[in-house]
Amino acid sequence: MPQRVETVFPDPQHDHAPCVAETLERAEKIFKNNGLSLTPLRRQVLQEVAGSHTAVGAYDILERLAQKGGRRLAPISVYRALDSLVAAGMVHRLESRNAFFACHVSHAGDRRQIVLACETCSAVAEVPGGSVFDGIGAAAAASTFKPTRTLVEVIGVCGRCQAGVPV
Amino acid sequence: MPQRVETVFPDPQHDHAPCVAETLERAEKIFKNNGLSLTPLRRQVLQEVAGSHTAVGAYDILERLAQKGGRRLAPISVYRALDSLVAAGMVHRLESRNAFFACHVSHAGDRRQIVLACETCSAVAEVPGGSVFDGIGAAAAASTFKPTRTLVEVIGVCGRCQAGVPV
DNA sequence: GAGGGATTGTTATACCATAACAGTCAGCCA
DNA sequence: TGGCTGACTGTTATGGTATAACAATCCCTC
Repeated sequence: MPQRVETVFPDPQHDHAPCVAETLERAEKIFKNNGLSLTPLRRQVLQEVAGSHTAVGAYDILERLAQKGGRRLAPISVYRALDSLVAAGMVHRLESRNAFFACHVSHAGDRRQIVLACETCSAVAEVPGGSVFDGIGAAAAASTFKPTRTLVEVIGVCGRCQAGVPV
Repeated sequence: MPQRVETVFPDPQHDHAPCVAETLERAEKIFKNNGLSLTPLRRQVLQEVAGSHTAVGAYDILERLAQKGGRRLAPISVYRALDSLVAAGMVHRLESRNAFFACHVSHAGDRRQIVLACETCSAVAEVPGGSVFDGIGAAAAASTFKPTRTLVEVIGVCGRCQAGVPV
């Protein structure tokens, strides 16, 4: 059964607060389970990243936090927070754009997700890619190559933007 | 029939000169066919990129050309040359590393290649990924997503490095 | 109460990429 | 032939992304 399209690229008008709240909660647990903690800094960074369904640059986050918090962080502080969030699986990196996006779906550590990035509205979504990753694994194995990380990113236009919905 | 492993990740000891020569020849033709020309600058940049089976950064190329040629180019000159080479399909970009590698196999414009990048010896190889890309296309279509560019990069360890061959 | 790991701060630097404008050259063709 | 056009490179300046190195703090534990 295919996932509903609405859940893959959510309506820009939807109430996003619950998404963020749920994500923060999930993060809290994951950090705790790993013997780490979702510190105020990490929480703030995650809030900024999770604040939209788009990928944001590290310096964007820096800027937004400066707007809100008054104090201006050093870039490396943001990067360190991002590192921890990426390690926790709460944030992924969109390699083709040097940007970060929040993982809103709990795929329970399964990193075999296809990333879809809309070049019109900048929204990012993930869809399960088990069989695709199997195929990639087989191709790698045929070349005696042992994968440690596999990256599948699709740049294109989401359904909403194809339909001409104003951004 | 699987491609021979030797052609995917060539022996570091192999005679690389013919690889480069062949690549330059191919570039010459492609540029000509497109009404463009493989200028001295582009040729030099391509030589540097094709000089190994690894991915190199734009500023590495800059540095190497400065060592050889005496004169130091502006970064943008290198990027412009790279842009033209990427457009011609002679060079690909390794997004996960912000680096460039030469395309040593003539896959005749078929961009559906899986990129394998060894994190130990830095070698990069491409293997055909038709069915994998089909799967990705299907997954995208199921989410009403229209791809314009699809990226499959696998970071890992090549057979030679697994076997403990000294780099 | 000493040691160690996690966390953040501070400062400096390295690395990656492009904007904007000028100038040269070759080919085309009115 | 003279002017137009497109391809190509130069020059200068700037913007964007990421990390090294070292110090300080806090908390937990043994």
